[in-house]
Amino acid sequence: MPELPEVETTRRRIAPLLVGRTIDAVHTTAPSYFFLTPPAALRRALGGRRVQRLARQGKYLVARLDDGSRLLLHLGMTGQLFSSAVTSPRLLRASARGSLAPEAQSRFTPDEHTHLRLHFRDAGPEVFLRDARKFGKVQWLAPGAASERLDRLGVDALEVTGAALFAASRARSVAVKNLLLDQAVLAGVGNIYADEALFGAGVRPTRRAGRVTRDESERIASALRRVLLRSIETGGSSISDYISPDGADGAYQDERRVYAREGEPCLVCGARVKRIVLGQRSAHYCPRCQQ
DNA sequence: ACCGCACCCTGAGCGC
DNA sequence: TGCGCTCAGGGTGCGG
Repeated sequence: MPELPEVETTRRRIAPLLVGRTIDAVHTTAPSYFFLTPPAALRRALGGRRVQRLARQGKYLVARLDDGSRLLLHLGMTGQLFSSAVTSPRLLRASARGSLAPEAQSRFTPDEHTHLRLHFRDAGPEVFLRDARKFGKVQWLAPGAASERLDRLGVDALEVTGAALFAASRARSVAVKNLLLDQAVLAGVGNIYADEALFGAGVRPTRRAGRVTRDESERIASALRRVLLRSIETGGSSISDYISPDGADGAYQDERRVYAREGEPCLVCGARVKRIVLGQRSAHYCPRCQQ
């Protein structure tokens, strides 16, 4: 579940392996909805191109190529973007973890879930994009081409202000948490950080967005920035399938206050953290701190 | 315009 | 041991 901090961590760590290098061969899996640009076209477009820079917009990574075209990557739920030189037990199935000595967990061998393999002219480490559940996306944008996906994104969550949040929430009847998850409103927030930010702000996730006050909007915006920046500092949350490009685990999962802590005591007041389902997704909150 | 929901997918974890 | 079931959820697109 890579969200903004995990995508940003990925960007920072994979950038040195992409920027300045010239793509040589490109290997892909078979055409599927994972490829918004068909693999054959992707291979043609990327071959021989030099990566100029790697940016992030919301949860998208955007690689700028030397012909002015762009490569969009989205990690979805289980996307993993990493170097072929990395070693991490997270690249193994859970059933295989632990049974191998560390030295045996040497190299990751591309499997059927490794949808994109970038080989470079300098013959250094390759870059792999793996995504078991294929909720991620790959798209190539021709020079000057607009991207509906990027254009749809709201303000990057790191830039959000209370005033903007307040304005966006007026006349909205959805739960405030669902508003935070709406990428057209705020780009980059996912389930973990929405829950954590609402806890930090003391606002219950079920509150109708339109009833959130100006003051609460300020608190949510500042809690969001705090939580996201802190998570980036710690290298993101390493839970589920997330792996950073160099294999190092993040540590933010140890700082969670409510996410995936159902039934455990609130770290502030001791009340049991509640889990409910909101918009098909689980939401966690402290019933006492978030009235 | 807005909202709720189904859907895409596979692996982990559970009960039996 | 293994089977079948449920759950996880980012984003899109549909019907109401």
